[in-house]
Amino acid sequence: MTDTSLAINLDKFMRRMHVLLREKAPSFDTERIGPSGAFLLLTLDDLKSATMQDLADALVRDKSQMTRSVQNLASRGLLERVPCKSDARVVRITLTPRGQEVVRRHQAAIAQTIDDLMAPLPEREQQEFRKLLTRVVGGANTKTGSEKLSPVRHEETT
Amino acid sequence: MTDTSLAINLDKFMRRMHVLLREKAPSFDTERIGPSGAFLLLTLDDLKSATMQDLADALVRDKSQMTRSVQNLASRGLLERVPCKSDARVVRITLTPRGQEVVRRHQAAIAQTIDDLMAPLPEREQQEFRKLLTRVVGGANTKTGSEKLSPVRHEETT
DNA sequence: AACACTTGTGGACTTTGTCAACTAATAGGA
DNA sequence: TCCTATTAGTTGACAAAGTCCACAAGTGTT
Repeated sequence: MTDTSLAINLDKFMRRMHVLLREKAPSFDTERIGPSGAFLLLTLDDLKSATMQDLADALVRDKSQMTRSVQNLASRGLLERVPCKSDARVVRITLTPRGQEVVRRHQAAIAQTIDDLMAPLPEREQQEFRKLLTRVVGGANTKTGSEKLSPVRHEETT
Repeated sequence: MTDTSLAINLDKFMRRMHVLLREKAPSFDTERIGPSGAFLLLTLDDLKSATMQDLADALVRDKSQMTRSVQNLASRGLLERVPCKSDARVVRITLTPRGQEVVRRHQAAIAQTIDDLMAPLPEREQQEFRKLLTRVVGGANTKTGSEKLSPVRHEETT
C-alpha cells in the first residue's frame, strides 16, 4: 500500500499553477477563458478536430459541461462547431484562426509557468519526470469505471 | 520553452483520480466530506496541528474557503478548533480521534486509487516519479507571487 | 494613543461539477 | 421494414468550489 502524498503533491502543484496563471492572466488571457477554457483549446489544438465525446474523454469532464464550455468558446469565435455529415448526431469541433492565436498565447504562458514551477529540478530530471508522467497517463485510456468501448471514429466527416 | 502537455497530463491524472474516488465514495466516504475534505484532513494529520493560515498555505486555498471547510469538518466532529493562548487571533486545529479514523479510511482509498492509476508504470519507476514530484513541490514554498515572508510559528500554544 | 499589519470570518458572486431527463439519430436485428 | 437498444449532444436544476472584498479583533511599534 502506497501513501497518499502523491495525490496531495499533485494537487498542490496544480493549484500553484492556477494561482500563478491567474496572476498573469491579465497579460495574456484577453478573452477571459481561464485555464479551463485554455485546456480545452490546447487539447483541441492537439486533436486538430474532435467530437464532443472526444473532448469530454480527453479532458475527463462531463458531457454536459463540454457542451457549455464549447458553446462559450464558440460564442467568442475561438472554435467552430460543424455538424457531421456521415452522422447527424455528432458535431465536429475545430479551432478557428483566432482560436489558434489564442492557443499560442496560452501555450506560452502555461509553458512559462510550468518552467517556473519545475525550477527546483534540473533540466535532466524534468525530462525524466515528464516522460514518466506521459507514460502514466499514456495513450491507454485507463477506464474510469464507466466502460469505454467502441472506439468508433468519425474521421474526416466534415 | 517547454510544452504544455505536462499541465494537461497532470490535470487529466487528477481528474481521473477524482472520478475513481467518487465512484468508490459510498464505500468509504461515509461522512461525505469529498476529496476536498479528505485532503484537508490528510494534511492536518501530517501537520499534527495547524493554524488556518498553515492549512491555507499547505493546501493552496483561499483563507475564506479554509474557514468554511474547517467549520464544516468541525461540525462533523472530525477536527477541533482551539483558540491559541499566546495569540488570541489564531486558532489551532487538530484532528479528533474520529477524524483520525476517517483519515485512515480515506488514506486507504486514495492510496489504492493512486496505485490503480500508476499501474502502467513498474514499481521502480513509480518510486522515481514520486521522488521527483516531491522534489518539485518540495519544502520550499515556491512563492506564489504574493510574498510569503515571516514564517512566524505559534508552536505548542494550546 | 495612533498606526500599520496579521488572523480569521462573513457576504456576495462566479465558475465548475454532478445528475438525471430528454431529443434526435443510428445500428442491428427479427 | 419496424422495433429496440445505443449513442451524441443538449438542457435544467442543483451542489460544491473558488474568488473578491470588506471587516472585526488582536498584536506590536513607535
